[in-house]
Amino acid sequence: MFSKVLVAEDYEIANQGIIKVLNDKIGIHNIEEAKYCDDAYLKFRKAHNDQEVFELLITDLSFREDHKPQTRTSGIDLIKDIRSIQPDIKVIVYSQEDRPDKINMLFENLNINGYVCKGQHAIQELVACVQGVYQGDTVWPPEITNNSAANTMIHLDDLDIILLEELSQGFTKKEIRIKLKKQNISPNSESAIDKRVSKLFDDFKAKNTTHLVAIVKDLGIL
Amino acid sequence: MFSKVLVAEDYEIANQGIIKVLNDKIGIHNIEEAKYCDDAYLKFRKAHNDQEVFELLITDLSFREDHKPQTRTSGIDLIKDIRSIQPDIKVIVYSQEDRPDKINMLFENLNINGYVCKGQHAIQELVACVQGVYQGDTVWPPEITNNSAANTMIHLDDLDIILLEELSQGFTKKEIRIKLKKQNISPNSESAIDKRVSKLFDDFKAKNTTHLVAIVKDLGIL
DNA sequence: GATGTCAATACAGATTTCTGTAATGGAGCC
DNA sequence: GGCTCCATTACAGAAATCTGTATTGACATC
Repeated sequence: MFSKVLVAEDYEIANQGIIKVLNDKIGIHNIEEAKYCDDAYLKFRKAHNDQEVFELLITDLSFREDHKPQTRTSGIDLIKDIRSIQPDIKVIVYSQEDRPDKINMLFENLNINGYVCKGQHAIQELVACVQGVYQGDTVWPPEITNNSAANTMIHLDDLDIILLEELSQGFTKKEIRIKLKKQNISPNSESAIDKRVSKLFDDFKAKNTTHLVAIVKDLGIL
Repeated sequence: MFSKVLVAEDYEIANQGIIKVLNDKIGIHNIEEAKYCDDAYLKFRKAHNDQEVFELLITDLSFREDHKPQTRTSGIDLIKDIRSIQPDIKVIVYSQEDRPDKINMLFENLNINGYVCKGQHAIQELVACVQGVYQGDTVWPPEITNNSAANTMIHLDDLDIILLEELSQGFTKKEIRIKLKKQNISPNSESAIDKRVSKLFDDFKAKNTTHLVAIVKDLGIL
């Protein structure tokens, strides 16, 4: 089993809970905790320099801002920075996030080894995840593998995101057209924008622009 | 100090963390935990019937739905039901929620005794909160008392919320007017609705309906 | 009773949205 | 070349939005 683990989680109580589980259920005792991404990174660097490397990083994604200004503000930054120094470190993300597209992204772009969703069965899932990752597996959360939503996802390209962003900021199609022209983004006629947005209406089953923006906000796409 | 405490929190790991803190930092050992509101209520009823009442309830607000159907779906329901039987039980809410208006509501409408925001300093805050509540104080989270946002808040009445909700679901003003008439909600002319929404535009500095919905979604009002 | 205030309502016009149809032009294939 | 397919663009009309002004009635104050 892993002998040295780093836990990055800003919620103190969740932090304590993770440590308790690793202790009681898996028998890992050499655990360091960090409440800030930068702290986690420093502890990692120190261990790396001392040739006593961490074998596993368990990290949250979102870290609240407070008085201490941080260079890294999210677990994603932390993972990238740590992996750039020690590419073979195992990484488990432990987060509230339950949107399939976001979790997919973590596995595909960051090559994380496991994901545990903060929830009612987090203890069992965390234990299974740590054990699976130790054996070399990639451990997806049950919410995702059971859920067909990941497969039937709607593909949005850059323009779609731009349009959604502009619409949510209250710009009219005419204003958006002018903006796109200025930025030399290719489809920039009002009717082309209309067409795109109409397609988004179909995709998300929205009745109008307002409804569309509400839906994508709820889905967390914006 | 409190001798018997009930903890209702669906996130197992947070649950463990709370227990650990109450144990280590305050010396409370008689703690029962529940992952569902209904479970918490049953444990409370049993203790009440056995004349071994809980003196303190620490509860989350939101409980995720899963396969087990629940009659109570939020900590608010739980608090109401428990208080209706044992009005003098002390209640501390421990939640992610950090919006001043929501937290205000808990103190004003539910008369909770303390609030702790899940966060970086939750351990210290929880300890201080439990001790303060034990002494008979009402313990507000530092985020609120320090924050002037609570005072400069925009007041939204029921109609405003209904309108925002309907608009976000893509209904036109005409449809909303008809709905309001059906439900016998008083201001239901299209122009009255227009006026209300225009006021919301001013309040939230929104350019149009789409923008407005995006803003209130971001603020978490919807 | 007279006055002022405020919300609800009615109405109007300019602008924007939404939904069609049709024309254009490039990319790929036979 | 000739062809289809597809995205972009143009245009047009019905519907909805947004912004004003004006009227009414309820309510409180003097």
